[in-house]
This record gives sequence, C-alpha cells and structure tokens, in this order.
Amino acid sequence: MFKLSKKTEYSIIALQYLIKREAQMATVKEIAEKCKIPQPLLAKLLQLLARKQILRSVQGVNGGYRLDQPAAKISVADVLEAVEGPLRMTACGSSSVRCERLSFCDLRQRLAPVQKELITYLQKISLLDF
Amino acid sequence: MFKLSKKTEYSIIALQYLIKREAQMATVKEIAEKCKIPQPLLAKLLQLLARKQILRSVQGVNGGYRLDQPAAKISVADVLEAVEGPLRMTACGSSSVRCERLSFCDLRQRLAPVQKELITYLQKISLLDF
DNA sequence: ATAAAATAAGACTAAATTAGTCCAATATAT
DNA sequence: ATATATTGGACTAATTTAGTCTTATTTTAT
Repeated sequence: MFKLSKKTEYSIIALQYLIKREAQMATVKEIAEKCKIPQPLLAKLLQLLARKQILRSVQGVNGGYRLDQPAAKISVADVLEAVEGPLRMTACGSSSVRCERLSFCDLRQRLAPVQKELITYLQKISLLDF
Repeated sequence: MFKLSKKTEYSIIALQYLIKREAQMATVKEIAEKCKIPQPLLAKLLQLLARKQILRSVQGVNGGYRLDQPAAKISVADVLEAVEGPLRMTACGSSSVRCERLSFCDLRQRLAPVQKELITYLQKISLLDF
C-alpha cells in the first residue's frame, strides 16, 4: 500500500542524478545507464517532467535534459503529479466514473480532508530536503 | 496515485455498515447486498479483518460478523494493513526484493521518514472521526 | 442425527493497470 | 547533409488487482 510506482521511483532517481550534475545537460542515454533505468521508459518519464517545467529539454546534437527549476523548488508532489497524474484517493470523483454506491457511500467526502493533508505534506518536501 | 484499492474501499464501506449496526451480527450476504459489494470478495476481506481482530466472526446458523473493537479504536491504518499488508513506499526493503541500484540509490532511506509520518497520521484517524 | 446456514481456505480466471518496447518524426549542432 | 538528440504514439508483456468457484468446517435448530 502506498508503494510508489516504478515510474515515480525512476523519475526521482533520475532527478537526483540531474541535481548532482547541476546545470549541466545529460542525455537520456547517459542517465539510463548510470541509474540503470530502461532507456525508452526513462525517455517517456523525462518528457512528462519537461511538460511540467520541472526539466528543460534540448533536442538535437549536444541536447539532453537539465533542471528547469532549482531543486529546492521541486516538490515530491510535483513529481508525483507529473508522472502519475492528479493525486486522488478514491476512484469516484473523476468525472468518468459513476459509482453505484453514491446514494449511501460517503467515503469520498470523508477522504477529502485526508487527501488534502497528504498533498499539502508532499508539497512541502522538496527534492533537496527529501 | 495513492488511490485506495477496491479491497480497501470495500472494507471501509463494510465496516461503516457494521458500525451503524452496533453490536449486532450481520452476515456476509446481508452486507454484500446492502453495500453492493461482490459477496465472495467481501467474504475474503472480512476474513482478513477478523484475523486482525478488527471483526469477530461467528460460524454457523445465525452467525456472521460484528465489530470486535469499538469503532473509535479502529484506525484507517489498521484497516489498510489488514487488507493490503504492511505499508511501505518502496519495493526494495521487502526481504525478497534485490535492487540493482542499491549502491547509489538512497530513495528508501529518504522515504523512510515520509512513510513513518504517513503511517502515524493514518493511525490517528479512526473509523469514527474519519 | 441431520439438514440448513454460515464462515474458512485455497485454487483459479478475468480484468485492469503498469512496465517496457519499437518506430517514425522532428529538431539542432557541426 | 548527417549524426545525435528528443517527441509522440502505438504496441506488447508482465504484474497486480479483482472477482469466482469449489470444498471443507462449524454451528444451530429441528
């Protein structure tokens, strides 16, 4: 329970690698080899992080990825959201899901504050102090 | 991310039903129908909860399940652990998993305090105030 | 005693999600 | 131009989760 997905683990590991390299670019290939992450999968993850402005990508020769924000400003919550999508504890609540228990189940409402606290907590942990 | 499994949802819903019924027994069949949960699956879940002394089971005619503890003493963490097994955020750390990144990856150690806080938090939420 | 009503346990199948691959397209420095 | 990168999307494989089925055991009422 609450186990991070491989995607999330890989993302954090790759980010930590990039933090150590500071502003220097690193290619997917390099990161994949050093961190022992399957390269095509890592490529996807770094793309997701770039879309959320956590990383900056440069295409072409001498291209690669580097941090687009100071490490202290990147929260664990940011990474989770970029890679896994919005954090929510119940299946219902996403617009497409209709729940046959709606009439009597108050799980979602009860979980809402828990979820909120959890997110707040994860937002306070940056990749640096984490 | 952090979405509760169906098992967990079903367990909490069933427990809330049992809380409303107070000390009265309810059969798996009854709970399954009222809460719209597949009966054989629910049966498994209630067994897990009974093993952890969250529920008390009585076999035979007129048997069923009832709470084995006051609702206020049952924490969300208890339910999660009973149904999902120990809460841990990394795949490594369970004895059977060997990680090829061990030499340089400190994810597990860094996640340890996060995980601890999370568990502490979930332990403080009972089925009543939740 | 016996039948009926209940949980217990484990093997099994199906569905869904996650992990990982592959390939063609686009961008860029030399 | 060409080599080296990322981009994006479709695809397959593996794993996990959800759900079913069957048989055994326990208990009670008759």
